[in-house]
Amino acid sequence: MMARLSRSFFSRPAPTVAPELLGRTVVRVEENGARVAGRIVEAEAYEPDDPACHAFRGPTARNATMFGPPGRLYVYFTYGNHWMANVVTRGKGEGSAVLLRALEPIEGLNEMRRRRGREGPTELCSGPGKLCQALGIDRSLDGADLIRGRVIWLEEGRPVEPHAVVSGTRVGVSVGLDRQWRFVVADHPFVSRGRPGPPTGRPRVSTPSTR
DNA sequence: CGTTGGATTGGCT
DNA sequence: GCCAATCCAACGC
Repeated sequence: MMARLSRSFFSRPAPTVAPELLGRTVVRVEENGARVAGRIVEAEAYEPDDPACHAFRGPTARNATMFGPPGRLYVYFTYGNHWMANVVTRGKGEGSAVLLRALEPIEGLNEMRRRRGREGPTELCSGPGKLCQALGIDRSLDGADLIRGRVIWLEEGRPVEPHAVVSGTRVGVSVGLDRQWRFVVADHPFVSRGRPGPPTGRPRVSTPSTR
């Protein structure tokens, strides 16, 4: 089995971790032994000094996991229907995380189809709510240990070269628009439909001179 | 204790 | 492209 990502990998700022998560594998094993997996093709960074971040206003019952140790799964519920899965980054007490926004399904597609009620491979994990449904992620996985746990973890996979990473403004947020912290694999068919942020529009390719 | 709106999705125009 | 669905955390009174 391929090696998992380590604690030290997660113990860095979210905007550093997020692009490096592209190409990595999320593995989910259910109690019945069913195994589903996907390759991360889209992720967004959230930092504690960032008004779009749940941790911005300090710890609450909902975001407690964000303030726990790095390398855990932060799961929350929104819009009355959808679960969102994040990976906690930086250090304990800091409140930094990366939202998983889209996966390319690579294992257990029939299990994903069953839970999603859809057939097309691009309709299974092409959005933060969709991938949680496809992988069976809900509140019970909030706080799951990605380093040692047996229900969900991240493997090294095949990282995406920096030149193939596109960055842009984060989807669905109305603040923090100055931060280009949405990262996607360029020209990848499995990314979310992602509504463009109001003022800025479509993501742009990040060039070395721009950063 | 009531109100507001959200790190979305799917269906309809 | 637009909008309702649907729940609950956060915040104001």
